[in-house]
Amino acid sequence: MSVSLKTIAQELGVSVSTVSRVVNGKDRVDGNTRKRVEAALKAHDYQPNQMARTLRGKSSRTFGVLVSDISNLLFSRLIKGVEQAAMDRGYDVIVVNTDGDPGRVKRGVSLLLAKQVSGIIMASGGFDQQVEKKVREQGIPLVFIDTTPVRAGNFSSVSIDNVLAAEELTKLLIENGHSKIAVLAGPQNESTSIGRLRGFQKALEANGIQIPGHWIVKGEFGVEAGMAAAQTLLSERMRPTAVIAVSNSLAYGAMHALRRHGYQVPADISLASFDVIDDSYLIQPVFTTVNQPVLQYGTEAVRLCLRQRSQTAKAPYEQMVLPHRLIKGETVGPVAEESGCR
Amino acid sequence: MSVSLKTIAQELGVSVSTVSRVVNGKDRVDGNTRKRVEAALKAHDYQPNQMARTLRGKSSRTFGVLVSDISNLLFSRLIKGVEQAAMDRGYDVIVVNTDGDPGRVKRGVSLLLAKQVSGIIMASGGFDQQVEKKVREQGIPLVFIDTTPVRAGNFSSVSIDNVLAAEELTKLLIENGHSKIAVLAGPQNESTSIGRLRGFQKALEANGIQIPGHWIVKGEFGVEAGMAAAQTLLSERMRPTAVIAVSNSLAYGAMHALRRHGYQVPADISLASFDVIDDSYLIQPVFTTVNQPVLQYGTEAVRLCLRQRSQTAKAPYEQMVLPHRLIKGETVGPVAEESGCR
DNA sequence: CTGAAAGCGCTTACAG
DNA sequence: CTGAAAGCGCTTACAG
Repeated sequence: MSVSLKTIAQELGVSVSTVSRVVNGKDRVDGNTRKRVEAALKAHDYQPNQMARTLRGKSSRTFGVLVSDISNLLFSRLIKGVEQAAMDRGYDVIVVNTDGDPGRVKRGVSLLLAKQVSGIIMASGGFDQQVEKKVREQGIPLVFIDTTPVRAGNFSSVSIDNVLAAEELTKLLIENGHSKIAVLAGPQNESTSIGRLRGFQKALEANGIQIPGHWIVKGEFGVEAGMAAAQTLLSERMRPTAVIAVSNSLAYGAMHALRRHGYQVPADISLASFDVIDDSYLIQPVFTTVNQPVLQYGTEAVRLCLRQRSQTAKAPYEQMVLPHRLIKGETVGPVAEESGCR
Repeated sequence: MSVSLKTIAQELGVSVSTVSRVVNGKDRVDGNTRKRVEAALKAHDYQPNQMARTLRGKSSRTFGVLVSDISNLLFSRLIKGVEQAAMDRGYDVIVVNTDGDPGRVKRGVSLLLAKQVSGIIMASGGFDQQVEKKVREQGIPLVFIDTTPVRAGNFSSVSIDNVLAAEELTKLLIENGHSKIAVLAGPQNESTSIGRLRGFQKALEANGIQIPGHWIVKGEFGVEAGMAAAQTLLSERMRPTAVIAVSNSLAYGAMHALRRHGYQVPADISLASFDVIDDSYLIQPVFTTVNQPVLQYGTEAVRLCLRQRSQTAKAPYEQMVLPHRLIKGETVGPVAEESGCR
């Protein structure tokens, strides 16, 4: 298919080594020879065979990113952040979508290891012991962004301060007079949802607020779960006046359930959320939400991967915490008089 | 890092060839030997080195997909379709985001060629002569999905019948009494926007409708372009009563401009669109739009790549056309009395 | 400065 | 059925 060093070497009557040397530009080569080789290289549009190179032990200069859901704006933005950071340093990136399924995570990681990536950036659930072992064995840097599975061993990570963010969000509700607050807390095996729930609880405690245990609804992250949870909460005798959803899809689901039951947000009930991003700017009301600095995540994740790689001694795992942003939006308001509606 | 055939061969006192044979399972190996090797393979969790394999000329069993904008739901869904189809056949997929920029397309294609992918699936603009040449030289199958650049030579493609879809959408407007229809036609170097504009024009002709030339607004695909175009149209003395946007972002942009100017959709003006997908189901009103069968695109694209690869003679390029879906939505209504607003 | 040689991990005719 | 050998395309000590 493509021309090899050999072709060019033969054509010029020099050795493969010499051609290789000018390609790599490190070793010294006679000025004149270099000129001739360079010309031939260009004439053939020579591209080194990456397979061969990597086989010889060179870096593939590629990062792999795993995301749980490529069609969730949170993750697609995140990917863009990683891409940009990687590109700035001359690296490529391979994206793998996992649906948060451990089987697909495992397969995705195998793919990336097989492609000998320089680092793995993980923004997906479903990372289990088995996968961890594989990554460790290969000695490939891995950094978690956004969320880290609780059971994972020592790895670098980039995230926001989820506890603090949730505290702020909860305080916002409390300041608006709410004390009957429920939380759609998501799965309790991920740093994000765990931290967010903890922050929620801290804020309640700090304000001496007690809520019924079942107002803390643990479960999945998705839209369905959000709908179901909201539905259940609404069917109780005593209803919350505000709900916090720890993911964007939980928030969407909750919003639907609320609307279907005839509740106005925030007139009848307030809804605070995490990670809602609206590219169309057409969703109304605008969600009150905490946003993560996803573009910056990319930069830091790449940096951490690279550093880990260069370090010879014990891997310098680092938990990097970046500032979040609280978007006030329009879905949080003062407590309704006495929710009269249906 | 990882165990190699050699390690296992030495451990068992057999030759590398034998181990390789049982790994590949094609050649015949003595039953007993096979058992022992298999056990060792499993014990070490042996993974063949893909670099070495591919270097020896085997398929990488990987597809590459290029999309113009990974955070546009149209494309992220499309990626999911490809992933699923690929996985079903035991292939992996590498995703590359291009922003429709020729430089990034070129770089992305180089990456994929370097990784020796089994096929390239292209759902992005920015595919130029130079890139085409490279792909051709490598003899790697490439199929366009969604859109094809007009200047591209002979390649397979998967798409909807854009002309027909646009005709239907336009007819829907005409049936609603509209004859003053403008179109945000997008860039005129892509099969989608070209076909959609043509369909629009055919429908007008068929109904003896004439519109001012500047109501056909050519340009970019993005939100900004949509806003700008709508803005201009609204500032004229004679205003259209309906607008067709040939992309989702053009439609979003147009919707914003309309709202900002105080127009109600569809009460004051109708808006028909392409490729609007709303994951949150929270955008209101629900857009009237034509949708592509993106999941099916994946299946077909993979099939076409594979077929092209297996074919020995002239590449059997194939233009595959799949049925679209017209979603009636709520953004198209009867012509307003005489748009009294502002 | 330059070439011959070894070797990365694998596959696959070629001989036994 | 099995092993020794060649070779995919490259890089890199090792000698000159």
